[in-house]
Amino acid sequence: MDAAETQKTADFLKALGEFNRLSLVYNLCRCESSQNAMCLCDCCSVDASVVSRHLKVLAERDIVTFDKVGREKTYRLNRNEVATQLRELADLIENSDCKRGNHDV
Amino acid sequence: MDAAETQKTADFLKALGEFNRLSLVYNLCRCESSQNAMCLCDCCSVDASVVSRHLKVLAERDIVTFDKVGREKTYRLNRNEVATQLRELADLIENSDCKRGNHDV
DNA sequence: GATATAATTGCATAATTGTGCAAATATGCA
DNA sequence: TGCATATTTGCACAATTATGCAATTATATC
Repeated sequence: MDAAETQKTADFLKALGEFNRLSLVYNLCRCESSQNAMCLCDCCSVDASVVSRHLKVLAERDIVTFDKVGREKTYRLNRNEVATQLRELADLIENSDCKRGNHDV
Repeated sequence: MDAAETQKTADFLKALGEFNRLSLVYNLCRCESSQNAMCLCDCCSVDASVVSRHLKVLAERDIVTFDKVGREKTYRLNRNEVATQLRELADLIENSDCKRGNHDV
């Protein structure tokens, strides 16, 4: 496992692994259409600037994407990409190379 | 989504989302048999006490389990449980309740 | 242009977290 | 009992991170 890749996966998981950020993700999860940041503020009781920063972190890890519409930014969850990344990790953990080899199980 | 459950999921992801801890997980991933902590030290260039603490965090989140054999603790990855948790999250993100409803996709 | 709203940024700060070292604990073995 | 090894814990410290507030930027509308 390459160190850079390990770091990248760790960063992805860390981005999801914070309460308010995960709340934002769940919130976007429930919405079919894009949501602007101010609307997303309602789901966590923190300052708008905090939400802005959390969304930036999520966007940096490609967990969310946004469109700029006028003065608003509307965010949407990258459902497939996030789900795929999580499943790839699950597969790696469940069926690692060593396990496929014939060891003593 | 319940706040306590959100926190629990965030804690799980946070436990995995740190470079040295994820390295430990990958290391255990490659090994079919249990590994003692000292052996695991080799995979990350940090003090044994640090590895001990990281393994404790992973154990608290049920990511790893250990057996005490003499003065050694041997750790193994909870492959199925971790993979299942990751897949459940992936499913939630990909197919949330709202999406199943008939919105304007 | 003036004003209002959306979002970001700078700054300070509190809280958390990762780390190493030394000491302590636990266990095995001579 | 004495010594060696495995692991944990106390402590201090550095680094990171989350946060709020105030100021700034960007854009829409009057």
